[in-house]
Amino acid sequence: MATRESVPRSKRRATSPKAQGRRSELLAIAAELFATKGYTQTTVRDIGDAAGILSGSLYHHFDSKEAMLDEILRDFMGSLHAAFAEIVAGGESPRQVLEGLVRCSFGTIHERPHAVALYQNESALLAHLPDFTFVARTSQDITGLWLGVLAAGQESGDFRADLEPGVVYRFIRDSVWGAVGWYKPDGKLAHSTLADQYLTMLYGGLLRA
Amino acid sequence: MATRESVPRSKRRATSPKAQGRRSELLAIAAELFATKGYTQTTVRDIGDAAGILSGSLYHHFDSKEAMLDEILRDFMGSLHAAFAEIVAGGESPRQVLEGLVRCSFGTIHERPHAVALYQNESALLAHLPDFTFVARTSQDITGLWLGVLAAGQESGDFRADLEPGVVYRFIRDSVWGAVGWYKPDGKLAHSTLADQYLTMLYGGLLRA
Amino acid sequence: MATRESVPRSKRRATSPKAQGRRSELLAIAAELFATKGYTQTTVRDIGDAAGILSGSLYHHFDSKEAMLDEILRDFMGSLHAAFAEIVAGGESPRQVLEGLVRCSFGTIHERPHAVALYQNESALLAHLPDFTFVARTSQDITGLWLGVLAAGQESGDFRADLEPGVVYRFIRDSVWGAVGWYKPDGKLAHSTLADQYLTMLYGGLLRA
Amino acid sequence: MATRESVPRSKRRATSPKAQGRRSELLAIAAELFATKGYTQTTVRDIGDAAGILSGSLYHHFDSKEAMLDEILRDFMGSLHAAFAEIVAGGESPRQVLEGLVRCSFGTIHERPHAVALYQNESALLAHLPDFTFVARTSQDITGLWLGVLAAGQESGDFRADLEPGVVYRFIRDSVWGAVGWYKPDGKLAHSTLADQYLTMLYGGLLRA
DNA sequence: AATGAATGAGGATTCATTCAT
DNA sequence: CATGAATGAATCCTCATTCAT
Repeated sequence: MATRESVPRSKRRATSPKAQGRRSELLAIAAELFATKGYTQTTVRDIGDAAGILSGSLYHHFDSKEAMLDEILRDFMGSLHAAFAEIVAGGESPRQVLEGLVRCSFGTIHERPHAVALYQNESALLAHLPDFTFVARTSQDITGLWLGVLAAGQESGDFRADLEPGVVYRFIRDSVWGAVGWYKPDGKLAHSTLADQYLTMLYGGLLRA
Repeated sequence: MATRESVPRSKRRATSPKAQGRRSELLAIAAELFATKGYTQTTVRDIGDAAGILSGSLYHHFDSKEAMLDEILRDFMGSLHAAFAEIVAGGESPRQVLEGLVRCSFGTIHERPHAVALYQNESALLAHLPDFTFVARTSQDITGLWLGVLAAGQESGDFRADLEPGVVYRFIRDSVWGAVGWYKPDGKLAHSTLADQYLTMLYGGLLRA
Repeated sequence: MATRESVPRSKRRATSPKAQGRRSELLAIAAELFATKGYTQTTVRDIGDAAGILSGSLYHHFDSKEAMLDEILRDFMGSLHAAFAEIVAGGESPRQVLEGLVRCSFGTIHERPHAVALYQNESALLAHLPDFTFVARTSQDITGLWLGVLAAGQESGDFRADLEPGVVYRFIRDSVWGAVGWYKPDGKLAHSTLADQYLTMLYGGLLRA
Repeated sequence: MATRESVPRSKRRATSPKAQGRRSELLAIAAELFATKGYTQTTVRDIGDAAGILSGSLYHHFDSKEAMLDEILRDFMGSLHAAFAEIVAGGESPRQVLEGLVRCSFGTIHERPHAVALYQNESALLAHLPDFTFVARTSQDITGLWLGVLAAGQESGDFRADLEPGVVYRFIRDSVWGAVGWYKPDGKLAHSTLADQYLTMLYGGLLRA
């Protein structure tokens, strides 16, 4: 069930002190392009151009274009799962934990919009690439965390019991992550304010009491 | 003397009586592939193979791969907007209209899952293709319809007034359309039942009263 | 040495009374397109469009696109050679015969500009197509006719003797046929007037006497 | 931070020191094939084969097959116009200038036969390609130079006045450039000797004085 | 005589990747 | 570390041609 299987040694390069910095820069550039234009629509030349080097030089840092995507997603899925797990482990009430998860999600959208968009938009691709099953696996782990909270909330009487947790989870997940498609990190609508509004709707519904 | 004026190539597709059937078949095949594998990941050969003809033969029916996507999306966006507009024009209460829009959305997911998925997943691509501005345009028209209903509901007192309609719309839209990613048309969860649950959450919220 | 070898029977269709008219129309259309856009750049669809039928229907009249070119050129080369031969056989003085040949050339440019242009412009193509050696052969026959006249003129003392007939022939041929590239059949410069000017230059030169 | 502005693709071809040599080689190969087989009949694979590389590798040097033609013709038209302009600017008598232009033309046929043939034979194609209007434009500039000399010669009394300069120019141009179709650079007929004969005919005419 | 769907071969172009320098 | 020339496979598309209707 674990998500952190280690990467085959041949795939990860020797991490010289400053080389890591360059790697991160390149991955950030790639992530932005992947998110903006789509992974397939982004050429290694696009990445090279944006980084100021020739496309062939990328292969000094990464084994392949796919390896870049792998690293981006592996890092993202790992931290996301870790962050969620920490919140769940906090031992607060289901209602407070759920609020924490939602706020954490919006925080992630704010801080790492490209990785989120990648995770959201490239599902068709990821499902076809054999090396990316870890994404689905971590996804399921995360789903497990959320379902646990929802079940606990129904048990404790906090959440209404006439809804299927699976449906509720997907409802929340899709609405929250969907915000990555339109949320502007530097707009006037702060991500915490957005979280407030979403939690209000989520908890109280749309109708006037 | 023969008629010599040359017909513009793009207009040549005279809708002959029976040819339409074949076109529709091919478009359905293409839509499924586009939705499943992604537009860029789908080759014209994939489409030809699935249709039992050679890839080159597709060009007897369509000008290009892009033209197929265009036709699929144009048709979809058109009917969707029309269906929504009809519901809005029904003159019912905001609450009833909103319910109608949500149920219509789930019905569309059920009946035309591939087109919905396309519309959902290929946003990065569509934003970069100059010939597909109509998608964004129709999208805005649809947004206008929903915002109108939400505003009317706030005015009438049906909907709570402490939420921004723009945020509410996106919340609903993303949660509802997101279902295309996991809803199984032939599963045990009927789309109308799904709509019920979503409306319950949407209207009443997650917390026990 | 003869030029009129008969066409293989399988290649020429049964000549029903009116079918010939249609054939001629189609060939005229094809010739114009071949001359204007170039043979390779002209698609059978272009021809079909211009004729008001589908490209496939052309194959009811001709075996292939190449067969159309063959028929156009064979007819043209044949009549041209015949016309030149008749002038040469007229028994007039070399100077009069040469004048006749030049006038006949301009008349041909006027009346059959497309075939002339084809003959002029598609030399690179014709040299590579094995079925079109007849063009080069007839061309040589025609060259023979002109060289004969030039030699006779030098012998008779009409033409200056310090020029190689081969060079003179090419000089005349290129300048005269080259006119097909800019002569306008319906312009104010009549082809006979043009012939006058060319003959003046040809015979008297550019310098003031 | 890397430089992120992307360089326009068409401008990427930085003229690196040694890369120019390879480009020129490839262009020379392409020009010969274009001239011999025709532009359309020449495939990029033909060019690649002749150059000893794969066809796809050509795109490392040039944007497209058309770009190769563009570069060949642009360079040719430019030098031709420059050479003619320099002769005209020399300030000699019209008769001497005209002789210079003719000799320069034969020199060009001798040294750059492929480019000349291209310019001569692909008129139908060039007229249809929107990016090649510069050929027609430079052509007109060149025509202007010749017409100026012819007019000056008529004014000075060197050239006979009963001929239209426009017709005279086309007569000379077509006869001279036409030689590219049969002149053999390594044959026994030197290009300067050929120029002699042409000038003799041009100035003195065919008839014995 | 003509249609329209389909073939099959080929053509230009793209692009991830390699490697000698 | 980076360059730049080259690879080789794949992609979209074109087009002459065929044939059942």
